[in-house]
Amino acid sequence: MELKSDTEKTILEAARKVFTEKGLDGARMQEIADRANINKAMLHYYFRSKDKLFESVFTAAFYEFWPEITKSINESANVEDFLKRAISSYVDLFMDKPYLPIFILSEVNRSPDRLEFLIREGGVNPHLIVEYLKEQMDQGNLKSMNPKELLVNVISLCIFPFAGKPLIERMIFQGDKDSCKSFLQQRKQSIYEFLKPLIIANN
Amino acid sequence: MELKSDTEKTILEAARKVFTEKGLDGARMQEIADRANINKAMLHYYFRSKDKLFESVFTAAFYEFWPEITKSINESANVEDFLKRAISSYVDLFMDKPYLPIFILSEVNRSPDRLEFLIREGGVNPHLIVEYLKEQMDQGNLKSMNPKELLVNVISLCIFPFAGKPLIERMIFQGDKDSCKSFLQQRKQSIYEFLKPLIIANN
DNA sequence: AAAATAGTTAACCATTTGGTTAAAATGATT
DNA sequence: AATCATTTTAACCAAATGGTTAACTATTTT
Repeated sequence: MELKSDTEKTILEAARKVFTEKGLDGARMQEIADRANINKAMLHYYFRSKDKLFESVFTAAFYEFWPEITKSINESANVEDFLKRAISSYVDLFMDKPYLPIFILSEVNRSPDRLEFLIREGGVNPHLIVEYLKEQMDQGNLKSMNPKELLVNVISLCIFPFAGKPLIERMIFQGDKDSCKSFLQQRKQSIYEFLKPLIIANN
Repeated sequence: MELKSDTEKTILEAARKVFTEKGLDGARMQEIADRANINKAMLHYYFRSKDKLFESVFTAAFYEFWPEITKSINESANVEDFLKRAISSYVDLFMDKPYLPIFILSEVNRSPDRLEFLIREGGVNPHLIVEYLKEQMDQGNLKSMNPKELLVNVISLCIFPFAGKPLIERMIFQGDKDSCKSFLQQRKQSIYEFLKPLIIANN
């Protein structure tokens, strides 16, 4: 089992930055090489082509999305706790890696085929969450509704404000970066508060 | 006052398709010309450069976003009605023009500077909505909370599922296009139902 | 230490791309 | 009909881009 060489890691990190900033089409191999302080030929030596390099970056980014929420199920004692954990870990993730949401959204939209493979291969299974939510509704812990709808709503509330940050920052916060940032940070609590009425207390 | 020539409109429509499908960087002037069934030089004759052409397309797309919700305020008798109208007109808009959300999101993210100008120039003013929501809270018609938060939440619920459609369709609906489509259509009602607990009935 | 392998570089290449140009066609004005 | 402006076309161009090559260096293997 070979570990990734230093150069390889340096390339991947530089590529991640450039690809997430400019997208597949906007990224230039030369810029990636420059940011990694290496010769452009090294990119091809390690990754063969721009597409292959992009795929590595994209795959890594994509898999960062899901472990969080799946983990949240297993580690939670009840729905309340689950929601808290799920929301919290997403907000933390996106505060740390703000490029993730829009990068995934954009590139999946541009070439959705890439996704098919990743879903099957990666064992990513949102159905587990849908099942869990349905169970909780049946047990009377959660307001009854279409579980898929609830899942989509939670995800929307978690992801959109980060994906639309440049828009929100300028349109709703008049360009005040700090206000916008603290607003986003506070969503860890406020999304939960917003969803709280759905939880049925039975103690 | 000159009306746009036929050729100009044909170009704009072809450009819109290509730019929304492939983004600014991924779009090719030749492809736009081909789809418009004209010579590539015409693009430059009418729009000077790729950037200028893109700007025309982007600006038009951007301004489609806001009239809806602002109109909703003036035409609504109460908050309940406002929410219904706002949600409904957004869902309708995105069912009709599914490319809008991700196009705006992606391109604003790629070059946020473009936005600054459009906001000032276009008289787009989300603050009106924030004020309206705050008023309604003060009058006891709406559960009290940060009005910006509510606005962001409503927008999230309306836009995200469309922006993330390729993702949602494949991950949550196992690639079943029809199920996903009818799910999205139904959001006109379900988002409202979801938000209903926030409305305080006082009659 | 010699041989072989892996890593790195600069120069190069074919193709693509946005953009230009000069001439031809079309339409309006007198 | 002749002149003038507008619209359209085909051929062309310089720059940029992803990718290759062949030589050079460092590292490992024997």
